[in-house]
Amino acid sequence: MNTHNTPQQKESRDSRAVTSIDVAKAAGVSQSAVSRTFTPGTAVSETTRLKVLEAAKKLGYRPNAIARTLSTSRSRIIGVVLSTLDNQFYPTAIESLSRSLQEHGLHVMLFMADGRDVDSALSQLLTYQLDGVVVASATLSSRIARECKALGISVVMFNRSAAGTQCSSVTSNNFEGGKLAARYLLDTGCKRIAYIAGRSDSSTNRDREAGVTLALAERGSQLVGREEGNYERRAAAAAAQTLMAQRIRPDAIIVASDFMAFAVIDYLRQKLSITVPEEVSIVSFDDVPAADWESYALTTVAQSVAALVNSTVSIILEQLNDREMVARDVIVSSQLVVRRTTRPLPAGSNA
Amino acid sequence: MNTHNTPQQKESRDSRAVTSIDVAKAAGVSQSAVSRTFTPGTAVSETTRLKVLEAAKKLGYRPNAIARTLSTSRSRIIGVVLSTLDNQFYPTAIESLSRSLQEHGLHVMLFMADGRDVDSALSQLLTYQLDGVVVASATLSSRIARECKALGISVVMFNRSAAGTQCSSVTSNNFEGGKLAARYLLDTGCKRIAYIAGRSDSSTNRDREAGVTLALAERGSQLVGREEGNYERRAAAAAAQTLMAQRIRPDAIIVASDFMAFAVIDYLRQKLSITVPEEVSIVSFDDVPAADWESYALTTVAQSVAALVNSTVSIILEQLNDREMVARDVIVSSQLVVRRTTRPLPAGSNA
DNA sequence: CTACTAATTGCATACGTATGCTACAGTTCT
DNA sequence: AGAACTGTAGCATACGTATGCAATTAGTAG
Repeated sequence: MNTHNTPQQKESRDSRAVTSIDVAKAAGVSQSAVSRTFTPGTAVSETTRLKVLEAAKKLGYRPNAIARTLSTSRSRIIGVVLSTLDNQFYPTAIESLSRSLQEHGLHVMLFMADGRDVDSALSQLLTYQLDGVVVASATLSSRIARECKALGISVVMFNRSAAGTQCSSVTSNNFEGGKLAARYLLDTGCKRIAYIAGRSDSSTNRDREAGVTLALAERGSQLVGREEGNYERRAAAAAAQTLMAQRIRPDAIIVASDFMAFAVIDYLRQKLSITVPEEVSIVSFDDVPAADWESYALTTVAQSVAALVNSTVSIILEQLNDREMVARDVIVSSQLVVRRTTRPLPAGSNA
Repeated sequence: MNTHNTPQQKESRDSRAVTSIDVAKAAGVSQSAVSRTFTPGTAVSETTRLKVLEAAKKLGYRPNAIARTLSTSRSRIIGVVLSTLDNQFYPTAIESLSRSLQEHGLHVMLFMADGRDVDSALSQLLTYQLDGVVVASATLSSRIARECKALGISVVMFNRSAAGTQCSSVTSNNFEGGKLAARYLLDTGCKRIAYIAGRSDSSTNRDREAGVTLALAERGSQLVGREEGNYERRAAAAAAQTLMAQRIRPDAIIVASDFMAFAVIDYLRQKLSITVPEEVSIVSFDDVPAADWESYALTTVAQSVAALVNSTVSIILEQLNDREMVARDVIVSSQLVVRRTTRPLPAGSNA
């Protein structure tokens, strides 16, 4: 430690950081005055404020966020727990979330929770005095929720439901989204619809699948096939292969994420020379940027990243002001974006 | 502040965090002993250590990283400055970087530096007592470098050169990469090669372009066209349009990033019905995951994310142990990955 | 069993900021 | 003019941990 500093060090090349005390000295006021100048909503006279600001500028002072955290117990740091950034949905969301939080003076700290070091990741997470945690990873959700709750850290489940936890959650209306997808395929004349699932332990997948199933049932139909895609490219391609080898060959596949849909389309077109949408229609979920790339032009149930992020930030800000705020579940509406992996609606149809 | 806490609060529902003092009390040792138990490389007897660990476990104690930072002046936080995550190269890198740092007990804090709030972002960045900054954003590089340097924060420029700054940098050998791309096109019989550039203020683009130009010159050739793609999809498509409308129509285009190449290919194939690679060959840079997707199967000059990240982490760790370490520039070798946006080499060729 | 060395431990303080409380100066009102 | 306020400033302390130093204990050798 710096106990018993040699006085010389003060003047050495190693420019010690400027502290509020230095500024106070330079401005001829107390350290409290400096602190108050940089703390919105506190009482300082205009005179003092100006003296302080001038001295601060001259010395190049910047408040020390860490010290502030120790004193206030608010770090202004939000932990974001992720498992992978493969699926572009997540980078897009992170970018937006980070930007939005930044505007409120909050910052994102990343925790990758995929590998086997989950325990250490979690324990490291709890070490920083986070003001909130956004969980966007499949694994660990419930455990993180529990431990954070115990420490009074507010948790928002992002793009997954918070069933069984005491946490807030922000999701799209995946159930309705599933219905939209299925109905649109039926409307365009598809008769044999199959489903490629994401991880079956993900609430998002469950809801999407449930919506699909229900909409089909409503029209007296049902899935002609279902395979696990696990939100992975390889598994999705394998699922497509299996489905197309079935006795009853699907004429449409609903895929639980765009990311998997790209793999499915690649597989159908390049390996099986099957045309999309003529022979097989594809609808998926998310509407990631690449869904709009001309090579895919994916018909997909869009999640509004902006809406999801806005809700997430709102919850975080509220929790920041009211630690005891009750958990909230926000459901953002989904919307079908029709592109070119589905056949056109029959003329005169207005479903 | 918590000065003059009411004693009751101690027992209230609001479970105060467990501190090293609580643990010390429970274990019947001093707070120092607790601290030392959790600080590797300090002297504690096995007896004490066990007593402390037991008490800590019982109370659910976790060291407070913030307090530790205040005391040691090391936050174990690495700032990462980004402008956008559109180009998948960056999410891939961030994921890998974050994982790798995490294994060393370091954590990534994100700073988006694209918008107009650049000043506030930078000033917020300097507020946390970062142990290092990784700059992966085009804008601001030099300014960040300067200010961090002044505060003694070590900076690594990621995927960009550090010319003119006193910072370390980690880049691929873009110059050689450019040569590889150009030579391969020449070897496969392309005669009219054009270039779509990234932001012209990016060192990466400059080096790639320089390599291309030089390799062409070496074979007595030169670019038949050059347009700005600005690392953006739209601009890249526009560039492709312009190039293909030229009097001398290119039979190959080198694109400064995969991300732009996807847009170029989409444009050529879907809008102009030009076949790739038959009519126009495409080579780009990065080898992002999507380059391997069958719809594109991009021939590209790969950047080894693993190597870039390893070097970055090494530098950071070194700086952590030796604040005065001299800046270092690491250049990772590039490698051409041949897929299907280029024509085959002529039989018998072994270039 | 004593003298001396090595290994631990605890004390006290520092890290930089925020804030409750008291003191004081300046206003306004009767 | 005196009283009752209002608004600021400064003092002192707390946040939770790390560590230099002195004191104590254990360990070794003679």
